[in-house]
Amino acid sequence: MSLGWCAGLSNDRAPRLRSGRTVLDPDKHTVAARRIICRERDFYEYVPVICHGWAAASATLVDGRKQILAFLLPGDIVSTTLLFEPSSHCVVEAITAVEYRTFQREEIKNLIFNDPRLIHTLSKSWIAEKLAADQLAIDLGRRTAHERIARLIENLRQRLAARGMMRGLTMDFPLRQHHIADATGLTPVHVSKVLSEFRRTGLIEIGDRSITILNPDKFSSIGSTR
Amino acid sequence: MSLGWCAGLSNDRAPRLRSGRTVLDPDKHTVAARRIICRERDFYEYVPVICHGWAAASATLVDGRKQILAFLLPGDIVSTTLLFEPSSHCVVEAITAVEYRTFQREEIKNLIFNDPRLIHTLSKSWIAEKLAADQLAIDLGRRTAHERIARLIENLRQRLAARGMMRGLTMDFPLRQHHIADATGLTPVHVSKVLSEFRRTGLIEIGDRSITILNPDKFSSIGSTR
DNA sequence: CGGCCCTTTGACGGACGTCAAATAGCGTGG
DNA sequence: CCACGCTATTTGACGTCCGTCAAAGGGCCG
Repeated sequence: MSLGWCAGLSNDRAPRLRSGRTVLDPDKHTVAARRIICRERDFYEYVPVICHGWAAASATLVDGRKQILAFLLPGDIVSTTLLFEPSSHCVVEAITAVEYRTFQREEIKNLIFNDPRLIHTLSKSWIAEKLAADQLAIDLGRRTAHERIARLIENLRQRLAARGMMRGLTMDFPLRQHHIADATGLTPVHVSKVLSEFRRTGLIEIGDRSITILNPDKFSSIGSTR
Repeated sequence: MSLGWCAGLSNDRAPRLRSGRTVLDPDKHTVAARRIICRERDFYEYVPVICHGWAAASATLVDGRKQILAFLLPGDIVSTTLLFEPSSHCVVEAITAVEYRTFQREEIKNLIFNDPRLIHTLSKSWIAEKLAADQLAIDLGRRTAHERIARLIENLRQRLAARGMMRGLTMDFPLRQHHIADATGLTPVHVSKVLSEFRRTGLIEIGDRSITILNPDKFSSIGSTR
């Protein structure tokens, strides 16, 4: 969930939670790629918000099957359930090196209780998260591998664009193919085959941790059966 | 989403929204099976809550592919986004005849603004809905047809049990196989095959709009890879 | 009786998974 | 500088789960 109600982004996108004149000044943390930012069953008194880097929220079955529920970009709350509960209910793992800040949950709660207008902004983020969850279900339940992968990339493109993080048609893309597989409910092998086809047909170009969308119209039309 | 914060259920489970002494007394409506309760792009000034019967919230792609996002039982809010927005963002359709009551959104808003403790109960329902959405994504992304169908039935069993709507191991089950298919991302034909197998192996018995779970342990173990 | 919807069953096909081998990149340490 | 071990990616052969198509039967209701 994007922290739309965090104005005052600085260079590193460090969020400030604002209500009138009150501003929370959170702690800053840094973790390396592949490190866990929060665990399923641990309890946290704070709410982490990504400032820099990419992360993934996922759930894993006992037999190892894994589903990524969301990719987290700068400005995103690591787990919105942490706003109201000490448990995140899912694992959040850094994909790149990640910088994040932590807000004390009690302070956030007080802010909301004292300024009911914040409920409105909160509900907006909430609705956005619900829509994303519904879209994920539709993708996983009813779309083909080609559609799922194209939509994932297109979706990330839009979110990066909204953050001013596109360079023309090229975007940073730190995801490994196994990340794409875990997000789309596919296997890494099949992801490789589909991406190869996208390249062969001139839709995208894959560079070193980056993707360029060569034919935006054709590419977005793959996933736009809605 | 279940309306945990609606105390005062009467015989027909008609909800009353309570905050201190304030009680909203909503309008009552009835629709026949297969009728639309709310549409994707229409605007509503009220929030419908199911009192009686089953409904389904779904999204449909332009080419007809359909995904059911949730089944709604008595006590459930038809669409929680309607609490804060005039749009439900998905279609809600009656499965059986459905009785529901409507609360004016403005009145609910006032209640919440005037009693910030309601935020807490609201956040609980919100977290429950988020967990359900995550589970759906895991099911659709990473589980087999057998697991998905078994989990769907088991999930409904638990929700009915929480409402005191089980008769021993037997439950009302008004869903058609195409409903199960749309909820699990499968085809009706395949659903039929899996259900036949469940019956052949003595796991369940299917009667006239009802299901009996003959072997609860074995049955729940099918879906309990978590 | 006839039409409609639902379910069942079988044959067949296709999308995606599994397995395996080869290659490349990359950091580490000698 | 090279050897190495690890991870990621690619590609092909093959297998399987689930979809598609089709036909038949049953229940319900006009």
